[in-house]
Amino acid sequence: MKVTINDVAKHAGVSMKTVSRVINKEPSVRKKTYDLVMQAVEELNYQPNTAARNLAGTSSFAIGLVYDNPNAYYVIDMQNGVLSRCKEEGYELVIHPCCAQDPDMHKEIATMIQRSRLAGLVLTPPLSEQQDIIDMLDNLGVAYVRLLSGQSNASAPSESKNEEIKANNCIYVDDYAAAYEITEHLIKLGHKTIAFACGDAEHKSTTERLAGYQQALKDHDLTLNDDLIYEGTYSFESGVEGAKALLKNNNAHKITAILGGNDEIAAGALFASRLMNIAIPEQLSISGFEDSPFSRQTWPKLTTAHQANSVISEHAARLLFSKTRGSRKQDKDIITTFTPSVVVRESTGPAPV
Amino acid sequence: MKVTINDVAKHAGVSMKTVSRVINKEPSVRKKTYDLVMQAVEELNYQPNTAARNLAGTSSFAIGLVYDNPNAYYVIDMQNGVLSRCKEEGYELVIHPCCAQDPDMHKEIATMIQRSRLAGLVLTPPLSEQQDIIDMLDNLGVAYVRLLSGQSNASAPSESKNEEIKANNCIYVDDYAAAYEITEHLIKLGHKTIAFACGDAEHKSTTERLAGYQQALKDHDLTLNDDLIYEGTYSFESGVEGAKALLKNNNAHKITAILGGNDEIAAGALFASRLMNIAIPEQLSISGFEDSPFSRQTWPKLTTAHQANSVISEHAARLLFSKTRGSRKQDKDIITTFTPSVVVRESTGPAPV
DNA sequence: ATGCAGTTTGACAGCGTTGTCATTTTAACT
DNA sequence: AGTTAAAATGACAACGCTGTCAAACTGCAT
Repeated sequence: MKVTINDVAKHAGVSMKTVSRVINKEPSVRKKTYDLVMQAVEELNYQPNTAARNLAGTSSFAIGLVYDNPNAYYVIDMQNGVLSRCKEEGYELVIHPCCAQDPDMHKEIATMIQRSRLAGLVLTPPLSEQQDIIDMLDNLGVAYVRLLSGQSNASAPSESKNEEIKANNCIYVDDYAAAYEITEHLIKLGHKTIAFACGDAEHKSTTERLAGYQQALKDHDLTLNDDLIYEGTYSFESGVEGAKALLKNNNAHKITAILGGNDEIAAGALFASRLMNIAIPEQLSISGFEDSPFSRQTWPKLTTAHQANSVISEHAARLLFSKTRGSRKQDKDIITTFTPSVVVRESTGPAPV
Repeated sequence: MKVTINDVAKHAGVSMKTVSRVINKEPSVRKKTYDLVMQAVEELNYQPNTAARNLAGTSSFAIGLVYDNPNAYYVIDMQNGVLSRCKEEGYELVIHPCCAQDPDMHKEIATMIQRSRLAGLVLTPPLSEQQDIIDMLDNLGVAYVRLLSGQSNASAPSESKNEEIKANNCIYVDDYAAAYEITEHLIKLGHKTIAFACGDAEHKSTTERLAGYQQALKDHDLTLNDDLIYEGTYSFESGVEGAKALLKNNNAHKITAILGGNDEIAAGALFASRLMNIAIPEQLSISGFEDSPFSRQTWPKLTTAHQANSVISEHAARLLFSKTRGSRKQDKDIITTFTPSVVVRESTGPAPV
């Protein structure tokens, strides 16, 4: 029932160490020996014991995914992307949802890392932006990859000493460019008064998206107006509130389009519009951000910026693996900057005359 | 930097084994010794090494969660429920999304179990209903808990020999009762022609919900009509198609309410109604099932049956832990049957006259 | 053949815990 | 105090693998 590396070794007539070499794809094993061992592995249906490998080896065969995000779609996509890479590499994934607010956060993460001897960590926003966590990870000497809002050529966001390492452990999502693009889409539809319903102020993505929106307006000679900006959170409820606030006494501004910080906000705005008897997109255009499945399940379907979260997280995992253990093969196909692209659906249309 | 059990032992002036006893909360350790050790643990900030514990111990400190479900909200809730229990028990969670269709499914799961020496498994529908997987787990002798649609007093669904064990490793969600209740809600609103948009036919929940719906109609002397049943899948798209199919040439039936197999289906039906210019709930009532966040983000908000997935999965984990390792304390608070309760929102109203 | 560098293999000692079983201490009785 | 069973503790060998380093091969130039 239980097959050990020793059994395989005997069966193949080699030493345990050689079997170990084969299953770890280490170099300097003769092809003939390799095949011999593999055959024995097959015949005995040998499964390497993860615990033993973790214990004996330098680092473990598990990585962690840390997140603090209420958005189920986002989290699932992140998990699946990382998971698919883990499967490929024969690693396990330890998921760790947590609360960014918690002051003991970095302790909790440290504990997890030490207990499980994690080989590395993938950090998603907003935790990837927290300096205390980054510092802690550097101190521990654990490999990690951060998912960040911005562009890779921007200055490395960490203040730490070993900068050359720092710059290479980030995956960027260019929210700025995407927001610019989606704002431009609205402008081209003739909209002149475009509101923006922000997500959480602490998130870098919020400032990036806002900046992209503002730059687009500027570039098209439209006036910026703080009254058109609603500061909320990345939630449906916030979208409802935001739209209500923005559209109340709309005579003054004549807002004809609302750009939601994400799909949930946009859906909330859609909901609020319904309550106020505003026709979408005839009277008001609304666009989301992220292209979660959610954006296809509203009525009308949301125009949004497609962000391939599972692909992004898969690349984050690739990048992480390229830094850990043997990092045998150099993975040169890693994309480090992603720019969401506009997906036009039914929630945006020409500005009303 | 790295603190072992040996360090703690020396620091506390006891043997390694005693420290081991303390951190495992084993009985027969004097209070005084316990405190002494705990203090040393605190002072040195000792973190037990999971890999070593897994290797040395009988079973590992990790359980698995296996699912094949496209619904992000559902999965996240399941994860969080199980995770919260794991945290409490000091276990790790290995998540394993998979494809129920895959014929090698049970092999894949077996591999995972052997590699990670999992202490147990939580199975969600539809995998919890697959006999080949159950058999495999029985053969392996791994503890597992199944999440099932039905009632606990129903006959144990497995055909295996050791029945006494079998009956005790299931958590039931009484979809039948919930569907009955929600149908009755519609009937009381005066609806006489109520359609049902089913989820995947293979899922037990589908047949259970359908049966509850039918029984409610029967008990209220309404005629059953197969034309009022749309067989689809648990997806938004299916809801759209279902509503379209049901409402096409509705003169014949005069459907005034649609019961969706889950919230996504209901949201799809809502979407389709929009397209057909049908006012909800004035002309048509629609209800969902599950009470995912989704049901609060449609317009109008969905009447649905609240199913506390994270609570359910937490109890599943409890039940699993009561079967594994020391199962020190008997957890008598485990609920094994959950009945979703109706939540009335805005998508249902009095039948039109 | 012979030597030499490079490649491939193997012996063996841990990795940090827990299980087993022996030993000591305690408490509860005569 | 003396006996005995029960409770608390400890010594030590696994657990299944990998890192280290030494040994044995290989091919190639002499």
